[in-house]
Amino acid sequence: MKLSEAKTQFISSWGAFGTHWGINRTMAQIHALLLVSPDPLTQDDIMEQLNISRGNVNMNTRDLVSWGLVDRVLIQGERKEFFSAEKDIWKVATQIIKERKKRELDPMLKLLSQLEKVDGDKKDKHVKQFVDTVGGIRKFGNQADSMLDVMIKADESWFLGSLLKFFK
Amino acid sequence: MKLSEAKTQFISSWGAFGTHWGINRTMAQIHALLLVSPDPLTQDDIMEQLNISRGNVNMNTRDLVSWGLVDRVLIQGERKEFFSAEKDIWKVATQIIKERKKRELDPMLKLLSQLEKVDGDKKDKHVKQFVDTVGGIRKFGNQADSMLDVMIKADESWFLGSLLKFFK
DNA sequence: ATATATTTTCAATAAGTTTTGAAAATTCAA
DNA sequence: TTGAATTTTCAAAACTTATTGAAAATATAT
Repeated sequence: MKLSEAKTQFISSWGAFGTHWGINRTMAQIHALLLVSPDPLTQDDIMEQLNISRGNVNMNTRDLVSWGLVDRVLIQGERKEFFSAEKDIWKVATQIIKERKKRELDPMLKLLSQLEKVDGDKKDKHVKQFVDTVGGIRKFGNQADSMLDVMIKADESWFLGSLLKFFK
Repeated sequence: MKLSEAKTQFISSWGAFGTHWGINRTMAQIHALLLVSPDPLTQDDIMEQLNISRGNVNMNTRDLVSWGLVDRVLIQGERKEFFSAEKDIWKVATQIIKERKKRELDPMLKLLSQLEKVDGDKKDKHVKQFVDTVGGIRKFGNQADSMLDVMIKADESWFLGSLLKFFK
């Protein structure tokens, strides 16, 4: 398979993959393009390679920067801005985990602890089922939360090394 | 907070939460409703409690069943079908992991190994960056894959118990 | 200061997804 | 069988989200 073909396939599947993970197709495609580009690219490069409008590139690169996955870089002697993706996949993964934990998991856990305090007689099966379910989800969520914290702080070789030993 | 209010909030936030995870709002809401219902519910119960159409309930319960999160149950003496959700959150989580692994991660890893075999001179920086990136993602993905396999096979108390000890 | 290059914004539009509801199919009791 | 209850299907409508493109804002060189 030729490089250009492989690149196109990678970008398109990464885009489709992203949509299952709450990331929009274009944002994931731009990310994929930058991941396989050895040098930083400009808005125009991205527009051209992915056939999308300037506004679209602008909004999605902005989001990628806010997720901490892409950096704006200045190249000396050039007027235009360039974009470059973090290439270390471990860093990419921990960065995504960190952001999603902050944006989604933490607020959900906070809400669940509120809901657990519902009034009513625990002998009522409706109340009991509600409290049990919400409590169960919260406990599970808290454990996942602690585990993710360790992962975020850890360094790849330590984390995966230990984990693999552990699971052997 | 009254039970009815807490229930409404739980259902609505679980729905919103679901949309970040590639699950549609209504499917997540029906799941939430069934999770906090002590007894199985019919299509009509769900329609009424969530104010949604019969067709919508039908499609989404079908999906929940295909994800292995909800069972159709027959109640003796009743003509209608009833639906009931698995209440053990650990089982819910491993079931979701199992399905998503099968539907998303496994095909992606298969594709990545294909793409790594791209033709061309590794001294070309474009080829090199492509192979390095794709290879890095594949290796990371494979490790995640093994870890998830262990998790799916494990039992909750063993898994979380050992993990907590490990991370202490 | 002025002109030019570049980036950003955002209303309009397009594309994609979910929901409805009524008709068709199925199930089951009598 | 027949017919009432129930479930399923799916085309059309409603809703949601993503994209465009041109105008406005900003930055830079001369």
